[in-house]
Amino acid sequence: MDYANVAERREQPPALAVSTVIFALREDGNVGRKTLWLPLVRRTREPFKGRWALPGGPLGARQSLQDAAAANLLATTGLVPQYLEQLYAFGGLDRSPSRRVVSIVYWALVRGDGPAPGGAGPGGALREDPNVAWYRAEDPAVLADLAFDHRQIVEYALWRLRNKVEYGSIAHRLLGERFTLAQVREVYEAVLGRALDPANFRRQLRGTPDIEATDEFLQGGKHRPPRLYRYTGDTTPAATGPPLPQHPAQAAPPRQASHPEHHPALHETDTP
Amino acid sequence: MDYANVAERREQPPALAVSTVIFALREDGNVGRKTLWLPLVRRTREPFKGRWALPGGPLGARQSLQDAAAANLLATTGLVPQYLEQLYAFGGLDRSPSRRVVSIVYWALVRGDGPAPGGAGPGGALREDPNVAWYRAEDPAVLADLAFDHRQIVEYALWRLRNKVEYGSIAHRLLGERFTLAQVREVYEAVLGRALDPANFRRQLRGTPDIEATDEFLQGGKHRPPRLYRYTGDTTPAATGPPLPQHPAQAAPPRQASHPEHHPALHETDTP
DNA sequence: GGAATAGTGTCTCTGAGACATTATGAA
DNA sequence: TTCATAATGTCTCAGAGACACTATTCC
Repeated sequence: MDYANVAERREQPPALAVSTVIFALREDGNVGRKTLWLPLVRRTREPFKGRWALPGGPLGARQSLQDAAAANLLATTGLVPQYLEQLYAFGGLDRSPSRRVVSIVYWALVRGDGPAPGGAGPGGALREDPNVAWYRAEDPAVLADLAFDHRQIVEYALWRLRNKVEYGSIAHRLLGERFTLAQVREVYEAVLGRALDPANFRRQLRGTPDIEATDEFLQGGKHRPPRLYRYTGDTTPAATGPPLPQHPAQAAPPRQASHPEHHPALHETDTP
Repeated sequence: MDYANVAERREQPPALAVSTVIFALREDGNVGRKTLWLPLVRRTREPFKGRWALPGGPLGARQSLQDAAAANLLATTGLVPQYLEQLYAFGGLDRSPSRRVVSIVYWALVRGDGPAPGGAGPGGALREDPNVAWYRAEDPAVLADLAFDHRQIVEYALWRLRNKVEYGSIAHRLLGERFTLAQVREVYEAVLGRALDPANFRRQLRGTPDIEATDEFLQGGKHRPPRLYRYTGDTTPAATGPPLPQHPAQAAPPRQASHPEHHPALHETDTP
């Protein structure tokens, strides 16, 4: 045994936190198309004071993991998630320069094509917190300046979103109650980053039973008014347990494996 | 604010644990085919004393999450994982009747068509722990008797495995260095639970560049000796950490607005 | 009518599954 | 020779993509 580092043996256990990557769809002033945006929170303390970070906080003693994620989503944006799913548990030793923190991260989709270009952002007219701001989720400059390992976290969340939208009915959670097929296609194009054939896309969507045609049409356009559709499937805002539905997406790339050497003391299975 | 429950405010924070669902492939005496097995640990204390549970334990202060998973895998089976991936973080309030525990669960694949029918199991010749035993992973009776919420955890792990094997090259991690195509097919059939057409399966496998034919043949069979193949892809024993994103994406979609309600207390972003 | 988008029809290509056929070694 | 499995070939069908074509509205 190694008793060299006595201080190490006295360390407090890793802290537990819950953070959330929140995506909304929003008109991009520069590009003129819709892009993915996310709210960030400016840190007011060290470490990374002044930098932008994902909203998050400690896990309340009487809070489920998902409740904690929804809670800091509400606190940050004033919004309720249309979709909420656990992303990953990040537990690296050096995530924070101070105390070790294990973060269980969720990702969420919210509606809201809100106002406030430089300010509150989607749905944020009510809020005037200078320490909260919305940014383009795929802006490299934004990602590069994030605190902690939040850049990796956001990039992984984007990857998950893309793989989820590929086969799932996720798009309507970024849209309103009624939508045109072209709007759904725009969501897919925004997330996947490529143009889709309108005719084939329409055929696919009409094949899914959860998208139902209404007898309304979107007026006010310059040309022929498109029919409005609505989503008739499950609209529970959050996915509770582990996600059992649908198909797989992609395999996870490897990173490294560290294997201990001998099997020292026997397993102590005193915890679930 | 509600200061009613003073005891609640004194509660210690949730404990953090890491558990692992370990799968191996093994000949089933009754059925004559290979099936999935997993090692369980008998609890020696309350709660659930005497019941079987997943191997696990607290997270060491100087241990990454995957190290902790690999460590209790080694302690339980004496084996090193051929594959290791984070499964999910379980944090329900009532998982344990005593203190609240948040478990970060990994799932693993190990090789070993080991000995010891009722005993140590795959690769377990070295160990003689009466509190460790291997069981059929899909045996309802086994699942029904597990401690805590481990039944749900194993079922979710099985679901992940099935979805992973569908398109990934996972099978070779349950096999040895060289294998026949029929063996790979057996793995798929065991995991997916259905028979596969040998001809079509062969065609698909030969299409993947990571499976390479050797000039050896498996001798000793009763009939025509099948050719041996080997895996030439990535063999890092563990795939941990989130997958790294690949492509960028763009945005451009619909129009809609939803307005939020109120915004309670402000976020406290003091943790990653 | 012209422009632009909504919406339909049709062709091809590809991959999966069903299944017939040939090859080869052991008993 | 017979048997069982290895290995290959062929047919069909369904879904995805490419793309031509019609429909409807505003200007």
